[in-house]
Amino acid sequence: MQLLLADIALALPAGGTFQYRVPDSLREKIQIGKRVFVFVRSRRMVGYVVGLSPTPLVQEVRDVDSVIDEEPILNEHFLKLTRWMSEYYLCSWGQAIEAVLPAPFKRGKTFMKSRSKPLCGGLETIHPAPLTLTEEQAHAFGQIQERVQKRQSQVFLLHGVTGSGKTEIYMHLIGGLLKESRGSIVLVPEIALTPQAVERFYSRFGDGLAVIHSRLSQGKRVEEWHRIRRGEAKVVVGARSAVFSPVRDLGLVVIDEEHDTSYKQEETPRYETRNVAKRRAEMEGAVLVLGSATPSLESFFEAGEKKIVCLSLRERIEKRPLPVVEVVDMRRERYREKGEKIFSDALEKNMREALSRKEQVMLFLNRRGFSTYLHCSSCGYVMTCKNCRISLTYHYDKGSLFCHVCHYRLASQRLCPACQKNYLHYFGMGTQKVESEAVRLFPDAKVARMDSDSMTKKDSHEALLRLFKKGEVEVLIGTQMITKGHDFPNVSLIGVISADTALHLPDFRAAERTFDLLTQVAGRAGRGDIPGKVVIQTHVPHHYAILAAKDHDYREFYEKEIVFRKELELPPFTHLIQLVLSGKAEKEVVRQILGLGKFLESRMDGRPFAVMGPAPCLVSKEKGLFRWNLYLKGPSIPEMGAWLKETLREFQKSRTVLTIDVDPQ
DNA sequence: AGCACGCCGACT
DNA sequence: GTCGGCGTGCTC
Repeated sequence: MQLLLADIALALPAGGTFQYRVPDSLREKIQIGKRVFVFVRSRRMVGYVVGLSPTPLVQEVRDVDSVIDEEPILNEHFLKLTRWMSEYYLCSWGQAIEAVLPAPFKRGKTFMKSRSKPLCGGLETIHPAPLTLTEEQAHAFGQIQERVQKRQSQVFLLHGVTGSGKTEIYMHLIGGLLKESRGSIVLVPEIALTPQAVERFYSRFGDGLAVIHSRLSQGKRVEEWHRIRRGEAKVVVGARSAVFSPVRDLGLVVIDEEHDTSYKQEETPRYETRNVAKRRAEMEGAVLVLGSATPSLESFFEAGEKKIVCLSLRERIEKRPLPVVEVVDMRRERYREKGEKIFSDALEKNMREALSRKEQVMLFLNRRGFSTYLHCSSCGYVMTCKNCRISLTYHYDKGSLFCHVCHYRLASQRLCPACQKNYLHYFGMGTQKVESEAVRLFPDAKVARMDSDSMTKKDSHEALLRLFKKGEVEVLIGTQMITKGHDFPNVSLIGVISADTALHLPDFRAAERTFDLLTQVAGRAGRGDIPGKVVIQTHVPHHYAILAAKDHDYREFYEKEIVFRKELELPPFTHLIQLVLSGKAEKEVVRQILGLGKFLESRMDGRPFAVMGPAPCLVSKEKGLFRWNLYLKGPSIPEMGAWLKETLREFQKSRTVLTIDVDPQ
């Protein structure tokens, strides 16, 4: 018999595929897309069959140990998608494959004998009649529906303010697909995947729905994977990784809040969901809908270039007016006491008024803890983490100092560790300080705080939101956590304690982040019958990101921001690849990254790429490792990526680790 | 990733 | 003289 070899993708960090001989006993069973066990050196690993051939390309070929699957777990589409991911994001094919499968599959688990899920114990799921679409909604729906029915892949940007009824359009599209027995995937940011948000889909699609959330056990995850693949669940709602759900006859992928940063995976393969979804939709003849009130600059730019179709929803449902936004210049606020002022007179006054009307208030600050740094007024020392180059944050409830990067904990100090004097002072504010100040100013109000520190228990999150909804909490203080996925009709005032926290970061997306955040937060006010008001406190009241948010005007922001991106040749006009070099010895890291920058420049040979930096990373020391980075900039990723991969093979480094992030966030 | 090999400091 | 630390290199 002729020799048969299998090309096996392994989840090793580097290298292409590996060839293994298929013993005669496995000839019948082996098939592209199935998993196998193979020995790599001395250990047995799960491998993925991605090709079969009669020609050995290496001297020593070992035998495939065994074939795991009865049926392939990767079809042609997924093989193609993962290969593309490995090329685009510069990881191995095996790593890309493992990113698209539920975790137990990587360990060779089968679960193939899984049984059908009993259908909800005879209980009929209520399917409320779909709401009638407004003229605007119907128009958008019609445009998308046309492409869906023709199975013509197309990307749509559905640009509409919070409350403009995007979700109802998604539901109509999904409903239409279900009639033809076709499937859909709806992606939402992880923190927006709340029971309330999911409930709306459940009540409409019942057992045909699969929800993929982070708290799902691994067994459940596998079970859902099978349900979806067998076609029992045709509608999938989930966070980032749900883009890889094995939905049959996929007609629609929705990425709601497409600008959200949680759509970028921060581990290898560092993919951007939008990019992956677009590829998948293209391959499967599906439509991709990107929904957002504040689209990413990339998406809105592509819409302008007519690469994607932009559909705008200008009205809010029931014509609810957008909240009035007041920007408070904190530079003009007098410092009544020493230290930073937290509540401006305007915010305090608005809070008193709202509370006296028995309305509720939400206060937002994107920083946990009480004080964000401890400073010695005698010698100037600032308490920093011993593993990371960031200041320690004082947490009032725990009486300790914490590093928000590595979670290092240190007892609160009285004496300065540098000069031993009793001059340590607490500066900077986090949600805990806002809470204590709110309690001091409004002793009769029921105040609660919601951030990852106060929400350690499993359901405390939901419990607190229920209390808030019932009105048993009047002032809710929180981080990003409070900004998504909930409707609180009795909230009439939103206070942004500081709009500046993200604005001054050395990151070219700082303005975009700030605008998104403010718009998001402002969208929480006035969801009921009472008009909403938003108070934004800032030290830069004339910044365009803040003014545009005040006006609820995405275009105003976009027009300003896009000019700046063009001048500096930043995305969406170019594409970036970030290279981070880390190591224990700072000198070595600096020496090598400087060398790397020069090396890359010397190898360009007229290619339209450029090196930006090197510079220390935002957190220049993390978990004991010093970190420096540089950016490669160019007109398109595939060419630049291929060149980089090739060029790096000749770059010598020692005692350092290089990580590559394509299209970094 | 993980596991084996190799080259420099504290031990019987 | 060895034991073992980590740093480097390779896996069909």
